[in-house]
Amino acid sequence: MSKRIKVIDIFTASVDQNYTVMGWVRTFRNNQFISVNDGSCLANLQVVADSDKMGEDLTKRITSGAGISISGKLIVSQGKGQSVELIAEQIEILGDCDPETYPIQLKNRPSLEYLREIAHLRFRTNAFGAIFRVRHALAYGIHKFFNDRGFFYMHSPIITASDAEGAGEMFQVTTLNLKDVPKNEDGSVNFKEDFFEKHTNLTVSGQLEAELAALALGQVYTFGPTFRAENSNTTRHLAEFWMIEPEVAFNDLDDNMDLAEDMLKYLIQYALDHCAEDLAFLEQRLLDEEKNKPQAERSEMSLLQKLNFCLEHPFERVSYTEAIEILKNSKPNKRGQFQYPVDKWGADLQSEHERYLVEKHFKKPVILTNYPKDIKAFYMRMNDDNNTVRAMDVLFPGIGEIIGGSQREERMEVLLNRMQEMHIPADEMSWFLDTRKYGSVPHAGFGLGFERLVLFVTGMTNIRDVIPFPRFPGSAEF
RNA sequence: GCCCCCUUAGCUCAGUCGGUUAGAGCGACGGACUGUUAAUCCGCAGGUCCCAGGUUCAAGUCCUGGAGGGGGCGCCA
Repeated sequence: MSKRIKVIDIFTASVDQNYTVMGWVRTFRNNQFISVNDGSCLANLQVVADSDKMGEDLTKRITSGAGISISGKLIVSQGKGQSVELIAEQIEILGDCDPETYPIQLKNRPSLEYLREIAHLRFRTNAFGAIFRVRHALAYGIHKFFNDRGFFYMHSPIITASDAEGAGEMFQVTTLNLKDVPKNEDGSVNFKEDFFEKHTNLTVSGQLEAELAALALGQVYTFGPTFRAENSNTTRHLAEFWMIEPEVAFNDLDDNMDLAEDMLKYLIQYALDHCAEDLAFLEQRLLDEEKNKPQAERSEMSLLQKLNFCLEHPFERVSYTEAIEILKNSKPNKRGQFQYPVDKWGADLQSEHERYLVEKHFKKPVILTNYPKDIKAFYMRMNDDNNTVRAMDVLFPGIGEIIGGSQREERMEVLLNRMQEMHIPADEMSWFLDTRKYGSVPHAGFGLGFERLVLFVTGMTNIRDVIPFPRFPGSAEF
């Protein structure tokens, strides 16, 4: 048997040579043509088989989804539609696939909703193959972007005793027997008996740990799983997701915005450069899906147009105060079309307001800055007006907030004041506050929701479709 | 957590005002077919109408409750 070659490589391999290809059958046409996919790329390899030579028994086992190995000679294709094809000399069924029960036939049209319920098999479809190859490219691109800029990849802890970050509800981590929980005399749980001898949770953010590293190594980023026990039921929330959190010493808010914009543009370009075939497929998928929608609900731009548009235009940088003025004077606000009317400075922006700014007013990504201190986290740097903080939210069309970040409050006294105001227990945070005690310097960072980026780049609309095994309230299948 | 919608064949969906034996396309299965491209053509089978109650002479259709799914909002990345 000749050496095995992947489908992606065979398209550029020398013809008139013998190769072995292993993959899964997509279709079998005319008792002669087997489309084989091995996941290395979107395209299938056309295998030309002689059913007389194969015999009836083998022919019957070539069904959609079957695992198969083919050895033969690669030739310039005798038909249209592909450059090369493999003339089968030897075919072996590696794994049979019962067509009566196999739920994915290429000619079928299973919905995304249905595929979500068979998440273990949806990898076999063109769409999810494309999505997860793009997801990989983006993950790799993130490491490359930061590595090329001299950042250090920092692993922040997944289990943490800190629950003072205020970033959301946390999942508890415990080895205590829940049927017989050890109690203190006052009836509270005795965590001294627990594995870590204290109350621990899954992390909701690696930021505070990243700050410690940045204030020594200069430029760091984390990229790891993040857990929020919020009861969020939306197309943009997961209970378990991946987050990228760069943190840079000596950066101010403007540097932070530059880094965020550079990074997003780099990653979009990286996907365009390395996933052209998959993105073209996803673009077509989106067009097909939107054919059934009324004109008004269709996207103004195709997927590739949208991605290129983001690359070509600078993100709009607007302060919260300016945004409120725009919203106050906007048509939908004056006509009472907002569910939450915009009337006074200080209120948090609702997603309908963010969508208006991004999708209607500016029609491009927007970075909102300098929010009122009362609606932002304790660690954000106070401006001289004593009223706003150096926060930034990057808003993308269709996604909403893709990045949230800020310049950090490096002044110990101001930080302590803010913690007191917001009831953050400073005594539990001494490890964090020590950075402000010993050689504190200005610094800034942000968090990028990885799945929200994948959503945007793939043109998908539900975040559960861009992570292999989605976890959300009421569901931790597979 | 709140609001709205959906659940009929393996998949995607029709099913009129509550009225006879439940409909289509695709898939699967049987057959034909050696240059097909989601192949095509012929044939055939396939139903707990999500579940449990209720109203009615009669329920896929109406009512109540439950389960599962989807979308919107809130929280956020």
